[in-house]
Amino acid sequence: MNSNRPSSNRPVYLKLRDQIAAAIIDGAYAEGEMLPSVRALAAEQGANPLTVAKAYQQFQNDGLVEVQRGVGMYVVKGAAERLRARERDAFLREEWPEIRERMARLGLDPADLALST
Amino acid sequence: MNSNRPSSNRPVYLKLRDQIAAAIIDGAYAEGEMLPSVRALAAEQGANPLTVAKAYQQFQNDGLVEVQRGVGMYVVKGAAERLRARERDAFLREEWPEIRERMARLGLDPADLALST
DNA sequence: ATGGCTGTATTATGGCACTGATGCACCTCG
DNA sequence: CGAGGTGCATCAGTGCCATAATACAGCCAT
Repeated sequence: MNSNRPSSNRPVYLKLRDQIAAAIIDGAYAEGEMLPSVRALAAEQGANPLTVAKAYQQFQNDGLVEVQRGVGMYVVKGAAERLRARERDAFLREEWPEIRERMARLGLDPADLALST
Repeated sequence: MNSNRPSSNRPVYLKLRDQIAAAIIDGAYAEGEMLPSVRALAAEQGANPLTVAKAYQQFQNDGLVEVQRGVGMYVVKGAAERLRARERDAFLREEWPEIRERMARLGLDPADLALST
């Protein structure tokens, strides 16, 4: 059983969104650089261009990405740090408490698992 | 943004399932005792009986709960420990790696957060 | 200017998960 | 036996997700 939160059966556009966010934070998509085009990323990921566009959408709304019509989308300066701060805050506020409680119930201690690669 | 994994917009039957599992592990639903009836729990939680039934379903399949038609559902002996072991294993195998990677990316260390209630 | 690349809007469609209303089969107790 | 409690099956409705086929608007190098 356990249909908990496997990243497997999440909507495609959310998986892409996470993946893109990670790339921005890690600098794989560096600031000032152009993001992969909607069509390119779609082809690479075997997804629909519209689905990719939907994933990109949220970054535009947050001003982390700038659109130059007819050219492409660029990572805004300072986007990586802003994104990381934002995600970290959200994680601590919305996800971590539940995870912590869950682990406590299962008899697990985060400190013990911190080292295990 | 951040439509990550807030327990808020999870399907009702999954939230119920988690809640029931927690009750069994914690002993709130003790072994040998009868679970709340589908209708009773539905009324209490403001959900549909069928949704509750769907939540119960998975526990039957796993043999953690025994059904007596026309009577009710009972927690099988040893269910709590079996359930905890099963969930703990699944958590470590499927969820923790992703959580750990995610925290690393956000600059968080599980050990630091272990103490904060 | 033209071809080729960008993002975007439109519309339609299929699939699937979630939720819900109703009724039936079963058991227990008085 | 009848009333009221069980779980469960069937059917239907709804909304989100993903895909598809076009078409359009903008930029740029040749």
